[in-house]
Amino acid sequence: MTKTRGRPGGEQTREQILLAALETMKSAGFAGATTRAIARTGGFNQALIYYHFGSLDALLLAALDHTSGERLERYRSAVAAATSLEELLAVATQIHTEDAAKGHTTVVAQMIAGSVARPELAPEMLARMEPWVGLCEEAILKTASLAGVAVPLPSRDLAYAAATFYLGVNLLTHLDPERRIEALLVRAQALAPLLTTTTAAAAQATMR
Amino acid sequence: MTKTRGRPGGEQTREQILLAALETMKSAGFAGATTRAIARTGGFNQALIYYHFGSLDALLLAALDHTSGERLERYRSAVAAATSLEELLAVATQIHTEDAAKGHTTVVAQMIAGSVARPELAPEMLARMEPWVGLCEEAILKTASLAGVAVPLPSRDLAYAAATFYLGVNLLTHLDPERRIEALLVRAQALAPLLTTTTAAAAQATMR
Amino acid sequence: MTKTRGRPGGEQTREQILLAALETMKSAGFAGATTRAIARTGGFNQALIYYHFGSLDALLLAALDHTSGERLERYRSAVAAATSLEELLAVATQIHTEDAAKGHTTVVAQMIAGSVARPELAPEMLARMEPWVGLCEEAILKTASLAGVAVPLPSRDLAYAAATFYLGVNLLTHLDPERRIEALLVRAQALAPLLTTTTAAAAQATMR
Amino acid sequence: MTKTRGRPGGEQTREQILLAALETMKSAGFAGATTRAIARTGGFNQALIYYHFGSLDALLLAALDHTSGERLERYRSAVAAATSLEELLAVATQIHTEDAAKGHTTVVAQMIAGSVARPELAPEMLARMEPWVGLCEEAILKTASLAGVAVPLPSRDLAYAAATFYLGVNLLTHLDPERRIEALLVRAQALAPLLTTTTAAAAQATMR
DNA sequence: TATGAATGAGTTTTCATTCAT
DNA sequence: GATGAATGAAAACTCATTCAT
Repeated sequence: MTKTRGRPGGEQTREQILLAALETMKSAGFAGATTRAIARTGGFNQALIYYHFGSLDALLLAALDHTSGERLERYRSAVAAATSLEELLAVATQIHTEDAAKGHTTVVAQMIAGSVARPELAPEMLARMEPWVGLCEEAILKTASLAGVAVPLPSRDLAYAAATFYLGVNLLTHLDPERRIEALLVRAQALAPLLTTTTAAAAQATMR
Repeated sequence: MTKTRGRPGGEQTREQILLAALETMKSAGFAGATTRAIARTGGFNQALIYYHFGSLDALLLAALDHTSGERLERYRSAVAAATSLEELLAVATQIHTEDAAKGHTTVVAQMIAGSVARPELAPEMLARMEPWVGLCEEAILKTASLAGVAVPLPSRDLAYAAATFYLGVNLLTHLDPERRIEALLVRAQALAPLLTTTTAAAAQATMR
Repeated sequence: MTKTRGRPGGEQTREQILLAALETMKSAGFAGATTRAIARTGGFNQALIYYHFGSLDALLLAALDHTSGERLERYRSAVAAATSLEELLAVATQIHTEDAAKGHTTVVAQMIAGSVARPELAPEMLARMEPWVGLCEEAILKTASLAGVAVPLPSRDLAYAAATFYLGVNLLTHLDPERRIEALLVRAQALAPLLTTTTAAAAQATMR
Repeated sequence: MTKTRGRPGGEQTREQILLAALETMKSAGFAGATTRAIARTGGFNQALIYYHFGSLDALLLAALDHTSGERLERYRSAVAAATSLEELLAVATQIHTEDAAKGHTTVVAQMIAGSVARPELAPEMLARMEPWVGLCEEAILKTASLAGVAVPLPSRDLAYAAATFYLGVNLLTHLDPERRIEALLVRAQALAPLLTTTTAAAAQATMR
C-alpha cells in the first residue's frame, strides 16, 4: 500500500532506478555515477534508465528531487515544531546525523560540484537550492524571535550563508572520518542555554 | 628569474602544465579535467603529463599544491598582520574576493568533490586540508584574544567548521551569479566594530 | 469507404503505420527509418509494427509496395492514354513533378541503397523493380511506334537504362535545391516536336 | 617511394583506414559502415579512426575523396584523349566496367543516399558532385563537336542529367546480377558509327 | 488489438595510459 | 625532454525485438 508495490511493473522499477542512482552517487560520486555503474548497482539493464528517464542527467535530477523532497519536509516540520533555541538545535542535529549516516547529504554536494562539468545542470541546481535557503531563513527568523534579538544582517543573506555552510558540511562528510562537524553540533547544543542567556544580555547591553 | 625560467626546458613546461591543469579544473570542473582537455588548454602534448607527473591524479594534486601553497601563505601573513577584528575581516574579505574572481577557490572544492569518485585522492585531500584548518584556528584564537573573550568551544573544531564554511563558499561560487556571499562578507565587515563592542559587553555580562 | 475505414481497428492502424513508415523514410532516409522513429512519426506504439508486420524490414517493403502500387498504376494509365510523343513526355513530367514534391521518389532510392546494408532486401527490391522496367519498355516501344522508328538496341535493356536514370533522379531529388532535372524535363518537352521531326527525318535518311 | 611506406607510422595507417572505410562501404553500405565494422575490416583499433579523422563522417568523406580524386582524373584524361565518338564511348565503358567490378561506384551512391539520414553530409556531397558534372559537360561538348551538331539543350543541364544517370548506375550496380547496364554500354559502342552517321544526317535534315 | 516494460547488442565517441622514436 | 601514434576499456545513448498483460 506504500510505494514498493504500487503498480505492477513500471512504478516499482522507476523507484528502483532512483534508489540505485542515489546509492551510486553516494558511493562513487557524481563523476562515478555513470549509467553503467547505476545499472550495476541496481541490478537492471542500462537501457531502462533511458526508457524511464530519457537521459542520465534527467535521472540524476529526479533522484535528487526524490531525496530532497522528503528530507526538506522533515527539516521543515522540525523547524516548525521547535519552541526553543535548544530544541531547534537538537532536532536539526539529530536529523543531520541521521542523513549523514545514510549518505543523503553527499548527493547534493556532488551534484552541485558536478554542475561545473555539466553546465546544463547549473540552473537546475540553483532552482533546487531555493527552498533550502527559504527553510534556513525561516529557522533564522524563528531563532531570532525566540532569542528576542533583531537580526543585524539581511536574513535572506544569512540564510544563504547557512545553506552554504550546510553544503560545505555535505561535501566534507565523506572526507571526515572523525565526524568532527557532528561533534561540534552536539557540543553546540549543550551551549545553547548559555547562548540564549548571552544574547539576551548582549541585547540588553546594546539597548542601554 | 625564479621559476618561470629556472632551467631551459623542463621546469618551464612543468609550470605550464600545472597552470593548464588549474585553468581546466576551473572552467570544466573535476570531471572535465581530462588529460586531453588539459593538454588542449595548455597547447601541449597529452603524453607530457605522464612524463612530468606520472598520472592525471598526480598532476591534479600537484596543481592543487601549486595554488594552495601560495594562497595559504598570503592568508597566513594577513592573519599575522591584522591587529584588530575589523582589520582581520577586511583583509580576509579582500583576499577571498580576489581568489573567487580568479577562480582559485573552485579548484579545492572540485578536488574534494572528485575524491569521492577517486577514493585514492581522499587521504591526500584530507592531509592537504590540515594547514587550512590550522590557519583558521590561528585566526579564531587571535580574534578571541583581540576581543578579550574565551572561546566556549574547542578552537580546533571551530576552525574545522570555519574551513567547512569556506569550502561551501568555494563550491557555490560558480552557481551564484549575484555573488551573495561576497556581499555578506562585505556587509559583515561594517558590523565588526559593533561585534567587538557586543562581545566585550557580553563577556562582562557573563563574568558578573 | 474504401480503405481508410474498412474495418474498425486493425485495417486502419495498418494503413497508419504504412504512412508513418513512408513519411519517416522520406524525411530521415533508410538509415533513419528506425522503429522508434516511425512510431514517433505516426504517434503509435513501437510494438504495433511487430504485431502488424512482423519485422521492420517487412514493414519497409510493405510501405514501398503501398506507394509503388498506386504510382505505377498512374504512370501506366498515362502511358496508355498518350497518343503522341509530346503528350507522353508531358504527362510523365507532370506526374514526376508531383511525386518528387510529395517525396514519394525518395523512398525507392532509399530502399535500394539500404539493400546494400541489409542484403536480405536485395532480391525483394530486384523483384519490385521489374514492373517499372516493364512500364519503361512499354513507353519506349510506344514512343518508337509513334515516331515510326525501329529501336536499334534491345528494348528491354533500354528500359532498364531508363529505370536506372529514374532511380538516379530519385536519389538526387533531395540534394538538388534547384530542381534541375525537373527543369530539364520541362525544357525537353518543348523540344519534343522537333525531336519527332528529326527522328522521322533520320529514319528516312537511314532507310535510304 | 610511392605511398604504402612513405613515413614510418602515421601516413601508412591513414591510408589503411581510408581503404578499410571504402571496403566496408562497398560491402555493407552506408548504414553498415559503422566505426566498429570499419575497424574490423581493416584490423585496427576503433579509436584510431578518431585519432586520424576526428569523426566517422569526416572519415567517410575523406574516403570518398580518396577514390573520387583518382577516378575523376582517369575519366578526365580518357575524355581528353578521345578523338572520336567511338573512342569516347569505348574508353568510358572500359573504365566503368573496371570501377564497377572493384565496387568503387557503390561508394558515391551510398554516400548520397546516406546524406538523407545525415543532413550535415548533404552540402558536402553536393559540392563533391560538381567536378563530375563538369566532366560530363566537357564530354557532351566534345561529343557534339566531334559529331558536328549543336546541343539543343543547355549543356550544363544535360551534364547534370548524365551525372544523374551515372548515379543511378552506381546505385543499381550491386542489385543487378546480370550487369545489364554494362551490356548496354558495350552494345551502344557497336552502334556508335551508326549514331555518328544518323546525327550527321539529322543535322543536315534540320538544316534544310 | 494494443501497449508498457524490458533487454542485449549495438551505436559514436572519449577516456587514461603506454611506448617507440 | 618531447611527441605522434596506438590501444582497451568505458562513456552516453539507441537499436530491433520480445513478451506479459
